Amino acid sequence: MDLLGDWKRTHHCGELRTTHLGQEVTLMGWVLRRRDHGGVIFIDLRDREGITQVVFEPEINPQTHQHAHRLRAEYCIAVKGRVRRRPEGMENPKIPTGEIEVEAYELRILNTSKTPPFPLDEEIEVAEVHRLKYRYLDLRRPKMLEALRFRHRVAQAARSFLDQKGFIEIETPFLTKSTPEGARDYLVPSRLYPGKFYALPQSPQLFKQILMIAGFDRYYQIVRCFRDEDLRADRQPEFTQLDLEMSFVTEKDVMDVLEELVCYVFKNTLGVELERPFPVLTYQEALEKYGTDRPDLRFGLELVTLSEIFTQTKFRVFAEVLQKGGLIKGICVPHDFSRKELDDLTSLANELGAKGLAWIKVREGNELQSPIVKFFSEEEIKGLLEAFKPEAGSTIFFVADQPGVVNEVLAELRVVLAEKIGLIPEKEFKFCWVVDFPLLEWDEEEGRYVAMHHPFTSPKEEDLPILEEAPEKVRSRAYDLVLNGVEVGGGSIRIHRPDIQERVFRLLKIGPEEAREKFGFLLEALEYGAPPHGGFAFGFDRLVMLMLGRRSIREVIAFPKTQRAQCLLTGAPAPVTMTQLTELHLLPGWELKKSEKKQ
RNA sequence: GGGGCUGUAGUUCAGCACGGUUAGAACGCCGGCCUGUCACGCCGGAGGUCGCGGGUUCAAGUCCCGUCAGCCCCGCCA
Repeated sequence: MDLLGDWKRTHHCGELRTTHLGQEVTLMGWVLRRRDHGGVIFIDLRDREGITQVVFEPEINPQTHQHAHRLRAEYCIAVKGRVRRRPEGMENPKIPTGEIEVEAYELRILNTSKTPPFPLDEEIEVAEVHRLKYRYLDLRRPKMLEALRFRHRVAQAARSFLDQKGFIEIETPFLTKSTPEGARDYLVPSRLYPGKFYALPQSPQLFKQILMIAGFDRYYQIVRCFRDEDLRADRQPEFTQLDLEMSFVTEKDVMDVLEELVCYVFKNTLGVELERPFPVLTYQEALEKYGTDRPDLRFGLELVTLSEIFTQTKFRVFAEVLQKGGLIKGICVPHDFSRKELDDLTSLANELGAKGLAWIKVREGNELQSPIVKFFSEEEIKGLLEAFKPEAGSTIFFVADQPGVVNEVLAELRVVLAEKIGLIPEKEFKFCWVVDFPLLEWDEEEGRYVAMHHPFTSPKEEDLPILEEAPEKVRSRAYDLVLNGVEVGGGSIRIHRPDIQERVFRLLKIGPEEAREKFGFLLEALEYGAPPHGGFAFGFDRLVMLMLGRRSIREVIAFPKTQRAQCLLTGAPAPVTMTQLTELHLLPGWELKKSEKKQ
């Protein structure tokens, strides 16, 4: 190995063009590939900016040429040489530097490398275990470099936009207080206070509200959040939120700023112009038309409620469902499915909780083909055709059950069917807002109402009078932002009056004592002229993932955890020493030592 | 907590339904040759606890049970 000495890098590996011909340059980087012909040796030298072909010839410098024979993949090297045009017909159009090469007269091997455990230069899918264990190698791959660089650009664009709009970036604590409600907290034991714990924040929610009370007016932060829950392709125990809050605003003000932000970011990173304004659906409409509160608007296939058509039906399955307060909904798909496909779809519906999946094929001249159509009256058939206006060759699917089941099954089916028949356009970004969420949700397990968004979400002003009488009917001032069927963020106008906050706590069965203990600081702060305020939080990783069309959030995070929440690179979580545990009062030794000291 | 898929050479995979020679391929690696390649080429070579444990069997990579790990999903994630 050689020392770097006084060499200075003059150019990156993606930089040199024919305009540099004849210049002496010094490049530093990693050996991507070597092509050793015995005589002439070619090295593809890689750094984060690109690839440059370096040539070693015995005629240029025999010693250097000899040295170059030792080069292997991922050796870290420095090369001094001259830029020259490649011989006629030897240009490589696949790389931007393909017209030139560097004839090397000096080589310094800065570090050798073991043979990489997996290939870095190919598009081969490598098992994620290996990629995560050797993340430093994985991150050398163009895909990962691209993702993290893009992520940086999204963050920069957001920062620049929010700065222009008068938002101030303020950091909030990671060591904070555990909150009831919501996700499981990650806890940090306190050394100075035996038996007491900090919690890592699930979000900076309360701090940003306090900042509004403090008069900062507009705050934002790109901030890590922690939730000790099970993982998914789009969920990590620590993830990043683009978090913001504004004072003296209504829903519309927040939503406007966010639309502008999203459009600005898309334009300045992907170069995509999004249509404004984003469509706004109420929670009720979303459930009605799409069966879910996060509809994918890249395609149609809207659900249609058919209960009305079948109020008098002789078809027992439908009649019984309606009698029990159930619902009949259908979806019409412009595709003729095979018997096997219909069977598969039926078993999918069963897995999702439906008792069955009825279907009707629509033939030329509105002739219907189905095992159940014989049970339908003329009127009912007419009603169906009117509801769907199906083209010939379409298939109509029905689910009849309790509303929750019907919506869940058809929502899933809608997406599966759209995928199946290729209705989902690639590289399209369809945003929408979902508003007017219920404030509360009944929690069967706990036997009480829980906040659908969070306990600080303001009820709609016009629903305040029924807060106590009909809590389930109260709507909140919350809004979710949905992209292509994925919730990318949400927010709300917050409660800024202590009296209303106390009423909501009461509904959530958070007693005055508990409220004071857990959120006393907020309740007290609300008593000092808290302004009306509201805000929003983006799932930043998720947004970047969707923008890049990646399948997992781990593809846009430098050092992600596995599904079992382990870090394969560092080996976290890991055991700690008895001393550490004792110091943190997690082992009884502390008490012993203390009494020993006294003696 | 539950369901599913996967686990064979450094890597990506085949072999497993229907148990039976010495477990294969490609890439990578090592050695040799090679002065215009760019996924360089040619010749030769090394490399395996078939995730782990148990069982069935004359015989298990292959069948059965358990277990571990990775991934996907449900529950959970205000």
